[in-house]
Amino acid sequence: MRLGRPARHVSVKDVAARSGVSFQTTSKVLNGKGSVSAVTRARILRVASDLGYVPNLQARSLVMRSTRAVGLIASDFSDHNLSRFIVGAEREARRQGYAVVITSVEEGSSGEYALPALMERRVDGILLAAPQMEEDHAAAHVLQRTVPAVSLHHVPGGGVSTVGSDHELTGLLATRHLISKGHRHIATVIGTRGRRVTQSRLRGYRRALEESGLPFDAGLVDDGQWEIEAAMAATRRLFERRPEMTAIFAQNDTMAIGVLSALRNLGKRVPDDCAVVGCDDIEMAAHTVPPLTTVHVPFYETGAEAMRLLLSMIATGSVAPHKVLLPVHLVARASSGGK
Amino acid sequence: MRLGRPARHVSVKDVAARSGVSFQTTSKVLNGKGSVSAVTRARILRVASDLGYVPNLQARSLVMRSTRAVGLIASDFSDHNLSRFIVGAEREARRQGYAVVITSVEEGSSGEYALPALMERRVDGILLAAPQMEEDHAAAHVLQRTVPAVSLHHVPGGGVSTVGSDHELTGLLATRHLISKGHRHIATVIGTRGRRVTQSRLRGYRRALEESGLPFDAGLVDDGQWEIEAAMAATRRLFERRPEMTAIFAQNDTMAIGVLSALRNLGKRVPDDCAVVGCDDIEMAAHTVPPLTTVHVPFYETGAEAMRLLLSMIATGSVAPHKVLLPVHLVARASSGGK
DNA sequence: CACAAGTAGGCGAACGTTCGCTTAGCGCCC
DNA sequence: GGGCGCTAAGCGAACGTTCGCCTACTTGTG
Repeated sequence: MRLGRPARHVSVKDVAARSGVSFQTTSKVLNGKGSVSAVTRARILRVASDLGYVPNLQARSLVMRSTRAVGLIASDFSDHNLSRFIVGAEREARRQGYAVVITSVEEGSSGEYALPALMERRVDGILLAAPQMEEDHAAAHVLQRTVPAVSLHHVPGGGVSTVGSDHELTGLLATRHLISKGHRHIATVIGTRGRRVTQSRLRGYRRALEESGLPFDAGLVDDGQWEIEAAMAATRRLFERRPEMTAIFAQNDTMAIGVLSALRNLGKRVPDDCAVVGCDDIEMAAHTVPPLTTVHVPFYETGAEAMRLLLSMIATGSVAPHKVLLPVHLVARASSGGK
Repeated sequence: MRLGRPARHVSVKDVAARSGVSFQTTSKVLNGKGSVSAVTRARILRVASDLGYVPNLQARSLVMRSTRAVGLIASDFSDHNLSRFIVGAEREARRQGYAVVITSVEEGSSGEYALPALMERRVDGILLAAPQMEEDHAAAHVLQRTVPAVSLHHVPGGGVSTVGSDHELTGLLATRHLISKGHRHIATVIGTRGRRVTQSRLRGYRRALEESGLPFDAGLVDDGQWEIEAAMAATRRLFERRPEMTAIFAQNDTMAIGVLSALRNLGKRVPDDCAVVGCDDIEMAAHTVPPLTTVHVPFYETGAEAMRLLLSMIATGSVAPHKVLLPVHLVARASSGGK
């Protein structure tokens, strides 16, 4: 049981005192800079390890003006896709010797607290993965003029680099696949209306229809809110409205699972009575009944790439905004009749 | 396009210069300490906001000897359970004004790099959520004598507080439930053998059998390695070995999904031919076919509670190790014949 | 009117680093 | 043998804070 102020750590001065040199010389040795004779160097290193010296990055970054830490603002770490993104990003940061400070922004709030909290800590850059901030002009404004930033989602006013995948292509590939299977009445269960991803994937869906001369029918579009339950309800409504429908493209796999569930309840066989295609390719997709055809979205790689871009911006001091799109591809499984 | 050293931020000195006072006075105002006249106070605050002053926590923590940051070592952020834990922990930390620095320790490696990296940043405490470090004596040794730490898993040598749920009870509840449904030949698909969770849940399973005077049969135990595919294989082996089996308890929901999948392939009906019970209560559990009976494990609350404990240890400077167990409960669904 | 008691603000030091300049000592060469 | 150049090490300053102590001015009081 220990009380009061935290114990002092061993500092360069402690090491220096024990080695009989000035603390600056110790610093030189520890950083491999300057010229120090082999014997004192050895002695200092010896003492440092004996004393269990651990450098204080706080102090170092104070003079260096760089913390070698980046901030990560995410909406929900337990979201499957986002968490893959985070794993990729963290790993890349660690590889390059950067620490990652996380903050989540709750669903309702606009993340006003998140940014200042990271700025106080003087992170060298910020990674954004909170789609609900898509329209957050205040945050965008701050970002544009303070630290390098890379975002997974759109940032109003531009000026911030973006790494993601081609959502329109995603919708296009999914819908094309269904058309190639002979379907003519293809419905789509979409995510939250306000989101850009939703609109992009919907655009891809429409483009695929156009390509094949199929008409767009608003009655074949329904809201799934990215959630299982809502997607189930959407499926039921779609069937009431358009009984002739033979395929459904869900804008993500979670909703696709809801669609499968609803179809089962309605007594429809998949893919014979109604084919289903999802989006994202979560791990579970290979193990639904039947296994889900989906479009693979490389979240892990996106995270890694975003972090790579961010760190390179930090390193070069460049602020010229990039826009990187990673490739997506269809993974055909049984829910659409396979390959 | 900006090159070279990062731009200097506004400091108290800048604010002071513009307000015509010493920087120490500025500091007093900004912290609400000392006595400063109302008019100068107002002036200083005005200037601070005009200049967009953001305090530098690095410098502050240097003198305060506390970073108000905690480290989080996790094995895999994309693991569903772990990510719930993290969400709970991060939220609680944020509520109390602490930042969270994450590091993941890769499957193979022993996390030797993770600890020093956090120590260099002088985190005030460490949260551990990397079950693969259960037997990491080196790390444990370091932890015991440096910073306050709370762990989700066992730490060799004790001395580190632990927050988790009662895994033995989990196994007990699941198995009891199946017994109460009249099952007599109950198999179990277990996680990685070396892990304590695995052994605890297995112990619960055995205790439930004992309670009811049922024999323990090693042939009814098989390895699922926490994974879908492996659990599928385990299920097939179990049926070859013990065709009389009528129920399976999987040590987590992911494996339970594999079990369901395998049963379907074998042409078995659930729960009529074989009942299934899982563990953890992931979101998907309510939407499998049929919906999965499982034991709810409160990962979110565990994370929040662990962080709460850690922060209180930091605040009081206490280091006396606690051991907190959070309650679990059965959630009966169709895969075991419901309530 | 002198003196105690407050109030407003200044000042030096410290936290643990890095960086650049200075200095002492030494061998070498012309 | 005096100047050159090199190596080893020291020293002061700075980074942006907080903290405790000191000082000068303003009041109030007997």
